[in-house]
Amino acid sequence: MKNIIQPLKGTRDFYPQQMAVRNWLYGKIRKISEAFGYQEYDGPFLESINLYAAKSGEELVKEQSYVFPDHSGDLITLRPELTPTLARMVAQKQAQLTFPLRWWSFGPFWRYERPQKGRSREFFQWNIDIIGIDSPQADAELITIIASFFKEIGLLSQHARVMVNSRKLIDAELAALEISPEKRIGLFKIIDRRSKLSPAEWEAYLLDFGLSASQYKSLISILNNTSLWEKSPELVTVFSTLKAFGVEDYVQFDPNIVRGLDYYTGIVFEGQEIQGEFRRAILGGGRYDNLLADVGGQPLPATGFAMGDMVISLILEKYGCLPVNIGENPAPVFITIFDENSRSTSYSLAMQLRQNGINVTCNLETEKLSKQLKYADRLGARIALIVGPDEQNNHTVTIKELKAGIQQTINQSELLSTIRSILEKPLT
RNA sequence: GUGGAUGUAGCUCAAUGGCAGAGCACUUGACUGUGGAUCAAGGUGUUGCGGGUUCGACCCCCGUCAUCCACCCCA
Repeated sequence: MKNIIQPLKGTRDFYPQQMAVRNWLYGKIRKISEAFGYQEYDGPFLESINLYAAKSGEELVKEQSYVFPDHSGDLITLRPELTPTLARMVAQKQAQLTFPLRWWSFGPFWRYERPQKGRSREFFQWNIDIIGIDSPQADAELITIIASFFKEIGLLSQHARVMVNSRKLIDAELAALEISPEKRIGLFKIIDRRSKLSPAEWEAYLLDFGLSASQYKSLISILNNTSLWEKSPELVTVFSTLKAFGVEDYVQFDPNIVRGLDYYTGIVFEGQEIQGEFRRAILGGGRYDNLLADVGGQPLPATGFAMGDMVISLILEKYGCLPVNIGENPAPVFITIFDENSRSTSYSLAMQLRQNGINVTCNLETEKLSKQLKYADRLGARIALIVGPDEQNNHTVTIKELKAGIQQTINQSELLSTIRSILEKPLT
């Protein structure tokens, strides 16, 4: 045991049970994405470091990306996020694509940071974007997707919601307080941290940052004004669209949401657990209208969001939304090997069933029957088949229903139909 | 990068300076053609690693590694 090489910090082993959860989540993501007409895509996991330079958050690239030289000395980056890749892919084929385009993806990402609850160094992320349309209805569509996703996986609006804001709106409000443009960028980050600090700490932070007492007071009233959105025509459109889609229960205006990444330009939003100990955002996104031009394409408006697999899994676990009985043996039928005489009969029965679409686990050794049945039971098989000397002589097979605790012996020619009818019965 | 907690059997944990234990799990048998239940018998171990203090260390001290939690940042 002590000689086993440790897995890398911040990575996860997906044992069958965890793999099943991951695939379940992937399936839900696919279902919702496709329900809104989005196409799946993916990019390389390795990218040139240049792709990320100055486009994402400074720290995300400089401190938190895995960067290493390849054999030619080029600096390679394990992708820390997908949006720059998406921007490049779109820019490369801009003339051939049909806009607005709706694309989604689910895959692995890497960020070098200290692992903690809901955060690891290797994680999976759902990315979904709509590119080539600047109307707020596009942002509203994405928020509707989030609400639909929450509903689909069993989260109610009292569990999780989407907080929505507009960077443009807040920027204009800050400008009205005569705060300089450079300072406003710094202020976004401080606003983003408000919920993590006590009011007194936060006030000290802001005064230290250089706000006057009156500017601080005005800022507080801006950030506490729950009807501030009425001043933003975009937000007005977003909320009326969300109402039309019937998902307004899941959405809330929150002027404190500004998001950390530098490329967001307008509407921003964040999925949050409502009653909770999870202060971490479930997902985050917003409009990034300049990114396409920044990577060398024609200017194209875009909006989208990303959701990591870890926080959502924690929340699903908390609310008991994770499916039960997944990750079990995919084969409902287990066939025992009684002795050497009947071995080939057992094998050929197994193959017959498989060729007819029934999954079968085959015992490979002639162990004691009790041992084989115990093994079948542990694998979670529903049916065990026995071909002993009696069955061998009479061309029959014994079908034991493990969960029901009953068994019958039938002619081998009736095996397929009998198994099928047993599997059709619901488990009690 | 900063701060805090933890590390004992396969798992969950006890043992506060005096012979390392319990439950679960596991193996075998009761049951030579029948799993789950019950009963009986059985291995569970470099107490993360290295050093120190002590007659004696799982326990105290120093170092180190790992894990978890929080901060930073963010999905």
